[in-house]
Amino acid sequence: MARRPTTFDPFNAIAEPRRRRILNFLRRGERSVGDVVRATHFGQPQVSKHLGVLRKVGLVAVRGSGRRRLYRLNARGLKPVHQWVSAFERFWNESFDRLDACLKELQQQEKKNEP
Amino acid sequence: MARRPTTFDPFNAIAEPRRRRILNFLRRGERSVGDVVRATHFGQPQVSKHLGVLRKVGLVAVRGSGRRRLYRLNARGLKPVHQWVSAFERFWNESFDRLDACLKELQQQEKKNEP
DNA sequence: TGAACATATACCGATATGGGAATATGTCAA
DNA sequence: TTGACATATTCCCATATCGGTATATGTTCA
Repeated sequence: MARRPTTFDPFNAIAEPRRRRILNFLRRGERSVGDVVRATHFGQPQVSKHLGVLRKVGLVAVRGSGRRRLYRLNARGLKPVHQWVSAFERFWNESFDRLDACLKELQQQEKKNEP
Repeated sequence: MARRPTTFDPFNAIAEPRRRRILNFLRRGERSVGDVVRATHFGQPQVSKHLGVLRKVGLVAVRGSGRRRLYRLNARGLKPVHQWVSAFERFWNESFDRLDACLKELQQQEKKNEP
């Protein structure tokens, strides 16, 4: 097996920076492909393809409106990512605390060595 | 440019399911490569390689201890991911609310149509 | 119907991946 | 020093990606 396809799950889909930018933009509401193109300055085919990936993993939904297609965010698809990452929140807080403690100790030592 | 290397940033690094499992396991504390191999049943070279990726993006740190190498979680590296995803939290809550509202309305309508 | 517009798809090339097996490096212990 | 152990690295292959360009599909309007 090679690297998993980008459509394998939300984790793979959001690994691409441009797709994250598109998702960010779609927080403003339903937008057409052209809107995304103008906002991001990415090529139109690229935008279509990225939106296709996002749709396949359920991070956006589409709706036809005349000759345009309106994409909207489906943020719930990010829930698994949020859940997984959140399980680590307390760890980086902890390590921050530990680092902080270490730094303070070092400062104490330096004070002792100075005078 | 092709797909970004897995070592490009934490987003790419955690796209691989096995790497997420390894990170999960490392929440228990500092562990040797062999520990990870036994816990995950992944091949030893694979574990070494995955740990290498995680180290390059700063999600784990290593320390030599005799003939073993002890890896420990550096959860702070996940902060960017958490921050980015958290910006969408209110959206999935919102859409959930909206969905909820719709469902309730439907139920109301059904009640009206029944009697 | 035909032209203009909006979007999707096909094709190409360079690149990196991840698993597996074999092997190299490094370290301890007798 | 030699052998056993722990880990890292190399090589191979099948696979998918992403950007770019060109083109196809689909829709509206005159």
